[in-house]
Amino acid sequence: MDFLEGLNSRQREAVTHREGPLLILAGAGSGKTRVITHRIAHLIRAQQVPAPGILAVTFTNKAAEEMRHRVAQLLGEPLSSGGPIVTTFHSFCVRLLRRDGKSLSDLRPAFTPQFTIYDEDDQLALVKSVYRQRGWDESQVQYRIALSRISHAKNLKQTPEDLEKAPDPKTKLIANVFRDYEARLREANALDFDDLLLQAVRLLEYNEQVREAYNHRFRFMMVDEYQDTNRSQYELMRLLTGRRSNIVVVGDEDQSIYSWRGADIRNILDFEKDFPDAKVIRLEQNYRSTRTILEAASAVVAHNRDRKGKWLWTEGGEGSPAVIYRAPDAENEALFIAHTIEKILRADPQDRVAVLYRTNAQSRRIEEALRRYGRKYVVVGGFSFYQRAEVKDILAYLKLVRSLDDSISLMRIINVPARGIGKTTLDQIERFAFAHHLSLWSALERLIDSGQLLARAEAALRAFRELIHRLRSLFHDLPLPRALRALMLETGYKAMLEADSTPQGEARRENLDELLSAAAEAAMRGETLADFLDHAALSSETDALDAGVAVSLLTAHNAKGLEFPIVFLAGLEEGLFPHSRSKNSEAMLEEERRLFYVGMTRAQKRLYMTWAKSRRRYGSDSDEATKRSRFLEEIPRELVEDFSEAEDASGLDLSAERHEVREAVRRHRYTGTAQNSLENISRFFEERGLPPLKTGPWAPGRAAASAPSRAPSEAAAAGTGSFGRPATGGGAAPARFRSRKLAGMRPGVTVAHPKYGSGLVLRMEGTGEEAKLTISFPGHGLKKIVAKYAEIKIEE
DNA sequence: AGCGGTGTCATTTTT
DNA sequence: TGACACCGCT
Repeated sequence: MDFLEGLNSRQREAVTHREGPLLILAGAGSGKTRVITHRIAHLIRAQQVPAPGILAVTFTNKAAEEMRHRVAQLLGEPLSSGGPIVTTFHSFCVRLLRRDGKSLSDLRPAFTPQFTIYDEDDQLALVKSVYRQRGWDESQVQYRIALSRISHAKNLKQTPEDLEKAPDPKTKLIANVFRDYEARLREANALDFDDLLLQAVRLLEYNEQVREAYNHRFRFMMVDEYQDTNRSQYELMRLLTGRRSNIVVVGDEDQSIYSWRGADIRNILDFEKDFPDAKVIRLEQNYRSTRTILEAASAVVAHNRDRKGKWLWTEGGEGSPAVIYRAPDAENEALFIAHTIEKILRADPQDRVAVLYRTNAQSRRIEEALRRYGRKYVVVGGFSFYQRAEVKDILAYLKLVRSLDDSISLMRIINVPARGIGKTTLDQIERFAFAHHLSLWSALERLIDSGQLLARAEAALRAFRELIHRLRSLFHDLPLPRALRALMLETGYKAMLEADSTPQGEARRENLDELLSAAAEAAMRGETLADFLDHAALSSETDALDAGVAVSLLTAHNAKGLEFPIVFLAGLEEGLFPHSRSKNSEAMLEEERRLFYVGMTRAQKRLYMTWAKSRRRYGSDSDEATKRSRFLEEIPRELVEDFSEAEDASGLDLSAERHEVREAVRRHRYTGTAQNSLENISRFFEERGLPPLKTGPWAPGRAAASAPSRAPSEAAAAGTGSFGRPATGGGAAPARFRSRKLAGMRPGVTVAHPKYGSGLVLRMEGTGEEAKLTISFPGHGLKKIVAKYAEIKIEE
């Protein structure tokens, strides 16, 4: 296969570039991913570079997965363990630290490669605990402020002592929190997200042997979305490439939108200073948008001063003017969007639409409007599966089982479900732990035998201690999924949820089923408990766009890297977009403008931009007058069609519309779904275990993964087996298995299915032939199957 | 120990 | 609107 075919001359130049540093300034829609993937394939096939010597790093799992998939396609074979490494910064660092991090204990006493990962919830809980320890409350410094300052400091490699030197008193206070926070992380042998990068950097700096080994191995490195790298990522990159500097970075300074998270736009702006012999290639031909959209977006971003400057061009057509719509209020704005989408999709049901907004809170009104029209939509982003309370609770048990000193996890579940260990007792344990610099677990053990506790509290704590010991032996003796199932029973967690008959309770039980399913799949691929927890910590699940649903709702941030034929940008008002928080500095305003630019350039054919003359903020009772976003003024007049409700070009009379809309509500039921995560979980394990390829046994799994995601109960209600496909894969079941009664069928047994292979029974509703089984098949997800119709048999 | 009432405060969030 | 901290009652 010729990997240069179909590429323009600049893309070819980038793909065939061999040694030395290269900066690819890749404008929106200029074929960036194409260049990276073709380059990887070209290095391997045409230049005979050993595949494992190639490292490509991205920011998101989604991007990494996409790249792996495309490289595999180009190579015509799955990426095996001997293939190029395509991964995220954080995953890479976790693997590095787990495999080669032992010597970090020289720098960080008590560190072991079995460290726990603390996510944002855990970090917040830790900061709260530090406040309690100091007897502080939020009145001086808010938790979130402290956390973000700590994170920022870590990204800049600053220590608490560095912050201490700052002149302002607030920073001094934060320095104290920072110091305690760090001490407590060490005590728990835990690393937060920033640490994953930072400690990897420190290890590579400190341990020459490890560094040399990695330098030796990775001869070619590529970094995607370079404009969003932070200091640690930059240093990591330099340490990994070593003197060789065979580094290719790809980015677009105009799409740098994560400075508030530590991304340093200087990294890309100064690349040529960092690497004086760097070659620069600009990809300015856009293959995505119409000329109108491109010119409008370019005109806006040209208002930024802090940029390298480029001008995108296209050979594509002029396209329609962008539409600006002024709504009287936010409700009307939402109805306009829904109505227009309806017209578009009626004309062409194959079209795809995205509605982008600045803040998540804006989605609610738009969702309501879409629901009124009975239009299916997907909200991308928001809560991930692994962030749900019930899932996090169970994971906290798991983390505690692995590491008793993980005090944050212990705190989370010690009284969930309620087992008589209340605030007073907890305070007592915590104070004891603070006083003696112990983890909560050690404090608890000592207190139990000290006789200082009330009899009732002591008994409760003893029972808890026993419980955790029992769980530990469970995980020692049983395979992961069984141990997990037993954990849910033993802890009483399952019983607690079963007592909850609300729809939420039902949903939570289903989430735990999904968790079991994920564990079953992990186990069948030989993953350990540690792998399972790493994945849970590192995945955000804003991934996988649902190809089956025509309308996606997402923040402008989440839209980066995506494209849609039709894009709506909503809420374009001063204070909202640009956001009021950004008004203080020019730099922040420029970032808002880049975000706006990112939004505009997502559109392929049509771009609609809407704003409301008045909008109610939060729950206040009255609408406030708004001002139209300055960004709209920055678009050349001749490229837009600007109208308001009064002169509505679409002929939309929204007051009359309301009647029709109410009718529609009656006809349609709720069709929206939040981004569900089961398929993402499957994908993850798929990608780690067997390769996602268009042929082979995984094809059905892929197909299922891209089908509309739906909650299992909903899928069942809709009459299909699960996730949009008939579960039994072919109607009437032969009688072959019918006689062999399903004796012994119960949750926990493994069954064989002719199509899906072996799977684990998670749930059984009803008895005998009529029983409905929820079975997890690795690679195929959860299936709901009626026992008598399916050709399943129990495996030994 | 655990519930419910009241007051306060609101970005974005790849991992 | 809704997430939360805090407080007082049982």
